[in-house]
Amino acid sequence: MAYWLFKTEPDTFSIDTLKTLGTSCWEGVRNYQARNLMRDEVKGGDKVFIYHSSCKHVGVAGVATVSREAYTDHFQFDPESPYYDPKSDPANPRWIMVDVDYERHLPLVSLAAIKANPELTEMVLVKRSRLSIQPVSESEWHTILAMAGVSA
DNA sequence: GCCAACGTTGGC
DNA sequence: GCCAACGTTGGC
Repeated sequence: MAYWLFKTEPDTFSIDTLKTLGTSCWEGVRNYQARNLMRDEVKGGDKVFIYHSSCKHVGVAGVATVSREAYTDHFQFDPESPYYDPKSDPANPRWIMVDVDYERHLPLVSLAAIKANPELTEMVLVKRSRLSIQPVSESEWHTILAMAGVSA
């Protein structure tokens, strides 16, 4: 089982939205490196930090579990969708998504606190912040849970 | 295949 | 709203 961090803008989709839905697809990833991680490495049962970006309280806001592995993101073919990609060929879709199940909220672990923690200097979030789907190491995972005050 | 121009991300 | 970092596009 692997650990990940998925970014979302809470004004559009937040940990609260995911709790309400219970399960949701994670659509709209339009970056090749993030897509390749989702397509090749994100597996059912993997654990995911839900990270709130571009908002007042930036940071890790909750935990989800991967419930369905990569499948076609149909929003790429919908001209009404903000994720529409006219260059994607339906016979050979360019973009995929996964499904996640809500697991729990966390007391927010802020980006500032993550940056300030000497145990987390190697986190992708710290070193290369822009990637929207990121691997998280087991020790980083446990460090952040501990910062949230969660034992396991 | 290089690289300049341009677009997007995302913290502050 | 600014702007730095970085990804993508397209001419050559």
